[in-house]
Amino acid sequence: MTPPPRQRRATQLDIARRAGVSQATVSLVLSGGAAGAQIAEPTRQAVLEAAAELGYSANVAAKSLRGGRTHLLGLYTFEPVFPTDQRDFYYPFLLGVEEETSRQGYDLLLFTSIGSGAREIYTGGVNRLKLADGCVLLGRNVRREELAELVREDFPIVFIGRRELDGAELSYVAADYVTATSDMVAELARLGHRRILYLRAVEDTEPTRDRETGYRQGLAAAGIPVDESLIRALADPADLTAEYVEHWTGTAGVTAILVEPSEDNRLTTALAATSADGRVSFPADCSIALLGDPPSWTPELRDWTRFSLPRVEMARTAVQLLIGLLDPPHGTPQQVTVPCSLVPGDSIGPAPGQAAAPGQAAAPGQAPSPDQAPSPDRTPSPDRTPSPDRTGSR
Amino acid sequence: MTPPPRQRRATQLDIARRAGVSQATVSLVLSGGAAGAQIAEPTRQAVLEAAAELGYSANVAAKSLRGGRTHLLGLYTFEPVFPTDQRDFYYPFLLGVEEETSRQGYDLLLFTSIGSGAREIYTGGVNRLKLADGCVLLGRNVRREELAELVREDFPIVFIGRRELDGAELSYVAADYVTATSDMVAELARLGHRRILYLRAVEDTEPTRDRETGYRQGLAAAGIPVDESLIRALADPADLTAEYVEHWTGTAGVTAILVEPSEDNRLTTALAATSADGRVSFPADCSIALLGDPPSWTPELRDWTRFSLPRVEMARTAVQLLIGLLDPPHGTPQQVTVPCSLVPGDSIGPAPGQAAAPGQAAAPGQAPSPDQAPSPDRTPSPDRTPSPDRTGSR
DNA sequence: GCTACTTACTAATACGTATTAACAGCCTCA
DNA sequence: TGAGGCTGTTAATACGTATTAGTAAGTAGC
Repeated sequence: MTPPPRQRRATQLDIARRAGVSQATVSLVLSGGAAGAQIAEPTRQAVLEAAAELGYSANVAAKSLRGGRTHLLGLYTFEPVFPTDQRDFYYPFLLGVEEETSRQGYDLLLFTSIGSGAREIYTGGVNRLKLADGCVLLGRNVRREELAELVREDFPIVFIGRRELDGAELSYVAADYVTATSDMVAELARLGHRRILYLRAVEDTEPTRDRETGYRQGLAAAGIPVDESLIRALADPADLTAEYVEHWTGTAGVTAILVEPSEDNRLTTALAATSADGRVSFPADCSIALLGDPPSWTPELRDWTRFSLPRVEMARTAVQLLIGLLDPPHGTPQQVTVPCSLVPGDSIGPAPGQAAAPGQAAAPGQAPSPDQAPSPDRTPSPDRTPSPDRTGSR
Repeated sequence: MTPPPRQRRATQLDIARRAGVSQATVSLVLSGGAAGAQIAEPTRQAVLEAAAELGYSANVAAKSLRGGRTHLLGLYTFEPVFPTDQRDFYYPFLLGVEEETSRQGYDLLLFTSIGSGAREIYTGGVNRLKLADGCVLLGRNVRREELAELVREDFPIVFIGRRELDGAELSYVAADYVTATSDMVAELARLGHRRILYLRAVEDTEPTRDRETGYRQGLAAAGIPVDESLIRALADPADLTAEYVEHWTGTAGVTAILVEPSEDNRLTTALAATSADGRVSFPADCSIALLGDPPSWTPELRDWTRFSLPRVEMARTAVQLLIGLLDPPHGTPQQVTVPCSLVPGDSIGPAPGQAAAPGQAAAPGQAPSPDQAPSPDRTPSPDRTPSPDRTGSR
């Protein structure tokens, strides 16, 4: 019944022969936009019919080579996406990208870094990404040279997260770590905290720098001078032991800690352990807030005060940005910043020694000054809904 | 220092001009395997030098076009992959497919079903999947006509899960539900159970049929006649209430239940509720075992006795199978069956009124009959850890 | 009955690569 | 010295598509 199985894929030429027209006509019918309109209806039908019968589907490679659109969007992550201890970190991004990609009528091409640390985008002198019309990039350990090369090559890319490049401008959609951190500091200041320890990541990446900026801004806004000794790099979150906390609360008069979460679950594990052994209690002994989302692939044992990135929405926005970059042949780079949402949690409270014990605490005569409460008009929504009003921007 | 940014990518022709040779020579030097050996050393050096100076990187599209392969593998799921209540169900498959795809030097193309229920692979007479070299398919609510059409078209596909088609042979990698269920029955029989209730899914899919086959085989092996009234379809897992269990243990003398898990978390929720209200206690009042993995995206409240599919490994195997299908132009279909692993858990025990068999009460995991233990040599990792030893290869 | 214009199509080409066949120059051997 | 072989390079071609410049037939205008 069925004809002997074809070995070769049907091409436009095959269709052309069957429909008795030329290959060009087939191309015009199948993918001709404006010019395709001037094809007579019977011809068009004949072509479509032949295409259906042959099970035609366009060859991406040829399309791409010719300069046409492949209708593929890439997603490249600089780290392997799938290690289990980071799955919940990357998953929302994947989700958002996938959703928006499909909504826009594109298919998603998944490039995964092997994590070798070597050049992987340009492997063997080949730009793997090129099959896609454009690409969303993601990840912490960025290889800047490759990134710069992509930009230089004028290949449309959007980064999720703020990444600055020397001499090249990169499109990105980033979370507003500066404001979020600043707001967090303001909140702590409102609660009477004056000595706030900031534990930052060791690597000097943009997100870390932004948080530090926010920290300084927040202090400045609250009229608190910056004590540089309270800005510390924390190599391993596991070091955040009870002894560690006690050292700072005791010797240095620290009453609150801001800590940058790691992408694995080490930080929350360490915090859980620290508060579990009973020596330090949050927020009774010390307030603590996380400057971002813990990975939370393990059920949260408690509701840490923190702020949260609208990851799904960021990913969606990135795709929209990317699409925008495609249309006018390589539009200008765009940078979008989206606000984080503050998750109140239960790990911060008033600074100890507010009313009593004047001798112990560092700042004896501090003024709670509720009139100074910063930005009372834009109190972040209590729940984690990531500013739904900005969804349709574009 | 760096030359003004190029707009166009350097091609082999550019290199050829600069090195004073032909494009063919460049190709031979840069990517010629066997034939590349016959290039004189000075020429080779000149070419390499020119290539380096121009920052050459090959064009994937052109390469693919020439080679006839796109080096893309597709992954299509008949349900939307990303609804959160099924994420943990699909995630391991995605993980395995992605891993193996990348290891094989392919990139992964993600097709997502919108879940419209309509024909989605062949949209507008065009086969979306065809832009990949081959495709791994997945999902419960299969649209058989489309599947059959793919096979008829001779497009290389591999299904994860056993799917039988009328008049067409499909490659798949499936879990051995028959043996796993049979083994579970054997284990219960060993514990003295004689009346085992089997709660199957309503839809008559292959996995369900296989479990039923295993159930019958297990009973037969244990010399227990099949009581057809003990095979029941369970429409909604939420119906598995304490009353329900009591009815069967009371009236029908049932001492153990085998139940097919749903893909959402309804079953485990129902079980948790049933055992929480204290009227029924597993395994004291009744043994119960799950014929597969609960989705477990919510932390497991208890360790149900069950068997578990090696999902990551199945996915990897599927990709390997698919690659095999590509090489000799469309090899013959292959079916692979992989064993499930038994998770002892704590929800089965000796039948009531039974002088507990050799092993004490609830230690079924030790498999007293090691000769019957399924696949003792390749015991899959007990839980979600995806065989960490295989990570670093390549 | 000539041009001018529209309609519906096609020939030709370019995209960047890998490969095959061909070729020129040189050496070897009879 | 001429046939044959080896070496190093290149011309030519194919892969499948999108697009530009045409062309042939028909219609309209005068």
